[in-house]
Amino acid sequence: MAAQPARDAERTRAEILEVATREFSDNGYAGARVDEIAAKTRTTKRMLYYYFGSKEQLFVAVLEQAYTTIRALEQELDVEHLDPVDAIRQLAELTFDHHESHPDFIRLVSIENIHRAEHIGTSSVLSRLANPALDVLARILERGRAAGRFREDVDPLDVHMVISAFCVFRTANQHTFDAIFKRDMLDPARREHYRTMLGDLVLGYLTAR
Amino acid sequence: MAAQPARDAERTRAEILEVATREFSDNGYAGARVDEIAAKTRTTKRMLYYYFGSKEQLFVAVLEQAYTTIRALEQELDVEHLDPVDAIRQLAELTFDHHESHPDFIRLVSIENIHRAEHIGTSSVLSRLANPALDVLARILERGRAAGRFREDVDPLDVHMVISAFCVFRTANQHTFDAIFKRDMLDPARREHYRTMLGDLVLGYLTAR
DNA sequence: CTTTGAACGAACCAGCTAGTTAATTGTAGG
DNA sequence: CCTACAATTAACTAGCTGGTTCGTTCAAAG
Repeated sequence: MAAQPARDAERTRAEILEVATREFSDNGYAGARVDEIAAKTRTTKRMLYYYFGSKEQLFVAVLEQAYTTIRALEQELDVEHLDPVDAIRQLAELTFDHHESHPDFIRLVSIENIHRAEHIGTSSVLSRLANPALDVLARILERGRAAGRFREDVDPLDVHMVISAFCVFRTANQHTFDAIFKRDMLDPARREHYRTMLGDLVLGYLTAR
Repeated sequence: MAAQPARDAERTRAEILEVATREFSDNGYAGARVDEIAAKTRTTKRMLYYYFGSKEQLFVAVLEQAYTTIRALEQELDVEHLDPVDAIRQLAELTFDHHESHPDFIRLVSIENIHRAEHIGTSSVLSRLANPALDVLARILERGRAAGRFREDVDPLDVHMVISAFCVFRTANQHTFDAIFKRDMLDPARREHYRTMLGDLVLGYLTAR
């Protein structure tokens, strides 16, 4: 088979982005080293500046890609035909699984929050990615309310927030939680417990008297 | 009154720690600058090394102080005489208020998690600070179970985790959440809503059929 | 007083780090 | 072919950064 072409802009760009994602996620924004990112690539530091302009713009690109990936996956959910209660549980578990399998993303979000979202604040890409899962959620809640199963006064974004809070905390704070309470929230043996617990939690809230 | 003595080891130490807390919290571990910390102090960089030895040890000292402060406050709660349901709500709200008024602490915890808790992992101080609030919580749950008000199978640490997750997420992720969903979770106008919601959430879980 | 050790300050340094310069090579279109 | 331009490379730099050196000053004990 043909060797990969010596020059492939798309591949080079993608590779830089991939390595940068890992480096920023592992070391934080200030802790990540441009030289280190370049070294772990099959290309050079100059290419990084050629394609992305600066360390900061590279970081923005990393964030944009991470969010875009995750939002795309959220779209795949098809819960319209399910019972509202089952739908909520399924949505929660999808988010749960998703967060668990994308620790890099959670770390990037934490890093970006430490920087007060100053990078994505200026990103036009991100602001257009407004959440489709929110619409899905809103429709589920509407059906649940109509069926008299859910409380009347619930805001979809609040429900989304609870699901996120649970999933994000479990991965984002795993290390300090383990250090202090000697409990590894990501131990596979506890995975099902937490997954079920999240559904119980959200549904307990939605169906409370 | 007498001017402050020209030399006061305790005050110097405390001032360095205070400034360092702000700087680490604002910029992350790698982003914080030793020179900047020193400059914002009434002393010099040399003193910082004199008292703390290194940037890393200074960061550990900051974390230890932050955790110690917060744990001490948790101790003050006296809910033994309350109805279990009221006690849970009060505990949740105490945590809520606490997190809200200590954003620095949350940021430091996030930073430390990005570094995989490698700093507090070696701290003997922190491992001894095992959570007294957990005992309080365990006793409340026990009383609630005995009275037939709470489900039987609930682990105190799981309840603590839910409360933390909600409170931590609200402050730690406020910036990205606001950037993406255009909702400021720390808007004072929404404070009561979230405070009540947290109690509803936890009690909904504890009293679910 | 004098001694002693803790507390302090200024200048310094070696290595690092983001970003740049300018020259070189592959490749597609004519 | 060959030309024009995109893609790539290596070497360089100016400024920063954590950490250190070493000399000075204060205050309490004797």
